[in-house]
Amino acid sequence: MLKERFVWEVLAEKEKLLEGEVRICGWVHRIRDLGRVKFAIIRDRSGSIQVTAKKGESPDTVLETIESLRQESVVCVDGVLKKAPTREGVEVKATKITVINTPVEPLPLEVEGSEKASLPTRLRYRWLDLRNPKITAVFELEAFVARVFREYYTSQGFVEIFTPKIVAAGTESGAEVFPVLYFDKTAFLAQSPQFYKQFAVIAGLERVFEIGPVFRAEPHHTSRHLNEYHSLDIELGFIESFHDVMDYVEGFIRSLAGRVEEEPARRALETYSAEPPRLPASGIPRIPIAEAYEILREKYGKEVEEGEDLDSEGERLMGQYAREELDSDFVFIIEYPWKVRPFYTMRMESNPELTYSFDLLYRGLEIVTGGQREHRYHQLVSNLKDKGLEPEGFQFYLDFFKHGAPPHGGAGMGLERIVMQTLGLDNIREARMLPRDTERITP
RNA sequence: GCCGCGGUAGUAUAGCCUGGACCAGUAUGCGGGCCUGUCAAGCCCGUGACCCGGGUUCAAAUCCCGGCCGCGGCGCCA
Repeated sequence: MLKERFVWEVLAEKEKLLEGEVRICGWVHRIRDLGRVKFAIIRDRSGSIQVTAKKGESPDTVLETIESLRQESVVCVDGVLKKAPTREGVEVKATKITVINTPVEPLPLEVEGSEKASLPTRLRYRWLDLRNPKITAVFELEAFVARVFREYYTSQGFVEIFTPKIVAAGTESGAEVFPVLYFDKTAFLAQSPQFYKQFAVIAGLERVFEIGPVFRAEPHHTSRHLNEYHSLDIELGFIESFHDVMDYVEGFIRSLAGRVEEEPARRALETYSAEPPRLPASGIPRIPIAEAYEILREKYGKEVEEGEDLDSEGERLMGQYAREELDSDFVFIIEYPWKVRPFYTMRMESNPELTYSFDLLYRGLEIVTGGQREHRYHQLVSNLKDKGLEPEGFQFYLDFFKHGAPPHGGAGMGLERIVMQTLGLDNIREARMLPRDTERITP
């Protein structure tokens, strides 16, 4: 390895390393050439450190090399760690600088302050944008959310699964799918692992989770939709009601909220001046949609027709309501109308026009959808027909239910949306390293 | 898919409403120079742009039309 230590590690051990030989590898962040004394700030993923050379004290080759450096050159610097009046309290007095690579063109985007450039420019030159620690922090948080998800569900006896992303049919009503040429057949990119996580539960794994990409062929033009995103999915068998599913969703949210003081989450929240997610000790409120209609009408003068889904304004207002009246960044809206839910959702026994389903709003944005699934074969067939769908088209799925399917339910959570809402990002594309939207398939 | 807004150097912007003194200003980058402690270093010199096409006008970055591209709202959803 050219590089032994991150800058952060050098800084963490600076007392021990003082006056000793160190090697720093990274990108040239900034050059301050004062003539007889020259500084270069070297940056890596973990932080920055100043490299110094002085005429008469440092080798001439080092001075010449610093003069020839450009921003974003890749270098390794050998030198002695010295106390210095810098922000870090130390600097590296260079004895040797190896230039490993130099930009072949002027930079189209400056790394420092890249977040001030327009989003299209940043995405176009995302490899430079990402070198900005403010931007990297987003993805460190994203990795953290995924890790907490994995750890929480693993600790609860869930098994991680990996389902096919090339599928024969669109899973749900509505959402459009991308066709792909699959030898001599047309297949589709999975828009949800829905059928296969149910498969895994029925197949005896009982409790499963998956972190994987999903694909939506909808021509959205909004700041909260992507055509490819990561879904955090769970599915669990032997539930008594859809409240059991919500309990497990809430368990994860609580675990996440409880761990945001850990690195790298802490740094990400601090970088974006974001409040830690707030949720009441008594639990996340669960409000039937029928009540939500009333709250919206009475408190906000917002009319939503009975039996319809909340629109995005309605969701925003319910988020506001939860925050102001219930002291919670989260609120479950439950018992959605059958009309607006997919065919596999279980209908309420007391009122088949409603379902055992829920959405979870986080600061006014839907981040989770879930519910109890219909596990009774004949009821499932009848539900399909009720939705005007042909059972034949879903036979491969229906077959799962023929030989003993336990009552089960699950949920899907949008990873990028969780990150976006946690940091207060304006656009979900910022929460995706290389977003795919209607116009963008490169880089 | 429907609706709205916008496109000025590499990047971010000023100018546009109220056409002329704009061969387009500023910051940063880039090229060159000065400088022994900078820390968004500073100072001096230089470099580089009006999305494309048509129209109105004596005159268009500015007004009008079309196109292309981008962004957002709605719908749909995570």
